[in-house]
Amino acid sequence: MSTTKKTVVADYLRDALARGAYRPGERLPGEEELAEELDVSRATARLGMRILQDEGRIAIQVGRGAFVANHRPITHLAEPVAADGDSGSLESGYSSRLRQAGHGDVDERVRVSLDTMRPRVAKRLVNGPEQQSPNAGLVVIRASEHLVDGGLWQTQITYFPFSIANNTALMTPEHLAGGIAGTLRALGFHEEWNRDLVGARMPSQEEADAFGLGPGTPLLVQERVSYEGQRPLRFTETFMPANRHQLLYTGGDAPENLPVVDTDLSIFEH
Amino acid sequence: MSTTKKTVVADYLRDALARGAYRPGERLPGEEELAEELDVSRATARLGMRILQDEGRIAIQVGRGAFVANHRPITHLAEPVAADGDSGSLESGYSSRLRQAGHGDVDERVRVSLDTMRPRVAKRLVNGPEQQSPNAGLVVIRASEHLVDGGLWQTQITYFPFSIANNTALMTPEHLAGGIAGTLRALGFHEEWNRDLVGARMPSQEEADAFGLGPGTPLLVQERVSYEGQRPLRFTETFMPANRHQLLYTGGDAPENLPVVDTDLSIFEH
DNA sequence: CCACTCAGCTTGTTGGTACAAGCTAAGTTG
DNA sequence: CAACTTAGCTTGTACCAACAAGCTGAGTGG
Repeated sequence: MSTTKKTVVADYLRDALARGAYRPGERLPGEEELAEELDVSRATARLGMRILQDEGRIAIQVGRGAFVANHRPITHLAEPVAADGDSGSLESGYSSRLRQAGHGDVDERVRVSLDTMRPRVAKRLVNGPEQQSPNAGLVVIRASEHLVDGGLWQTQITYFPFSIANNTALMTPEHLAGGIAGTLRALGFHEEWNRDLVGARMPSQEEADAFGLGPGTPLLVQERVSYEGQRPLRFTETFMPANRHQLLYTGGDAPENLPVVDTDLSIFEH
Repeated sequence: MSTTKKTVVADYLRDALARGAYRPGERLPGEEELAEELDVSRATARLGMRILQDEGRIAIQVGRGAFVANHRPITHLAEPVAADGDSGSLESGYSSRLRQAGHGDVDERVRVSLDTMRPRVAKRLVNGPEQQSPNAGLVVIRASEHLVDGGLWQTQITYFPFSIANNTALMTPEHLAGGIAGTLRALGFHEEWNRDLVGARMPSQEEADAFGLGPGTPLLVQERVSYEGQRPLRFTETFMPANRHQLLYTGGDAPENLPVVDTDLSIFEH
């Protein structure tokens, strides 16, 4: 049997939330209050609340209390690189959708560095047998952090083979007009196709701190490698808190007069 | 400062893992042992281990101990519905890749039911203004559970408009030869294009129990709606433990002689 | 009236104790 | 030899107590 006291607490809260007893953003009863209400110790009430936190249903803040979690993920259009628009890997209409969702103050911080390929990068950027040029093992690393309302929103790290990015605008630590895709095109490279690997995992302590995440919020990870023919042009990894981001892929031949995407769709609906 | 004792424990373990002091699958020191080693109470050692568990780095089993987590996600080729193959939404080469990864004994359990649309299903299957046929609000629900080595591996729920699935093979609770895609084609429907929504969230208690997940393992969620022109044919939601699944999308015009996908790629590499 | 301090709330951390529950392997019994 | 029991390990639950740390708003002082 698993009807322990902490699960009683958890069920009590889950029920209350399902009934809509508290509105999104509203404060829930505290540990002490809950403990007295259900006749358990504070430690047990705490464990029960932790379950709800792990499920991502509530957000607990030190000194303030527990609040009903409010998941309103922004939907990213994950268009293929070959698309007409000047979209980066996730950029199309990005800030406009953010603003639409009630956010403002979108900022970007870019750092550029040069380093030797780590194995996992080489696995994605090196094509077949090792190329034997002197700089074959070098990559230009372009790390950008997107800040929204002053908080870290998503991070993106793009790796370019040295032979592609050396002495180009890709090495300037500033926002690129037209994005990475547009800059590559201007340099004469054609991103013809791409492969995206999408998964999720829990954030490390560092990542959780950087994004300001409590336990119970996974990280959505998108890896994109774009190619010209067989040649990899770049490898981009994007890290997004899963409670604020979801990806939209379109496959097959969509009709011309495609209805506007209902950005209200969310995997968090019940 | 956040160098609490429990984070000392967590850092100690994280370092040991990063150094490779323990091999994947190997047992770590227990709570008691760790507590004595680092001169903390068992409660504190426990909290420290919990952090590593939340990060998905270790898996703790009652009565046995803590073990180095072994994330070897299966990569699903998320092909568009229009692809030639007889793939379902995630099915192409599925069981062969599973077998390749050292698993066997793949099984499927199907349940079929008929119900009125809940709002979130209607949002995806109803196109524009409400259709006024008597059975407009009905959906055929086809829920399938994939079992691997006796354990629940992924679950899939597909919703068909009643007008499409009524009195067809789609209502039989058996494995469909050719998958859902093939069956729809045989019925004269053409899945021309699709939209996939991909996100992640923490599992509910029920889901965690069903999948056998401890805390620290998110759920990867894929929602796919396929269309013939403007008409939605089906809505499929797939739930996968994120430590065992990742999705691969290909965009743009890939060359003919596409090199075999390196199924070794994983977002969990460091 | 603005800025600051601080009391009093909240959650976080740490220690302790005791017992329950799950697992394994050694030993016992038929 | 096979099946069962059980001792001894592990993690899980539950309680208590005390103090730390973060937040808020009331009150004070300039």
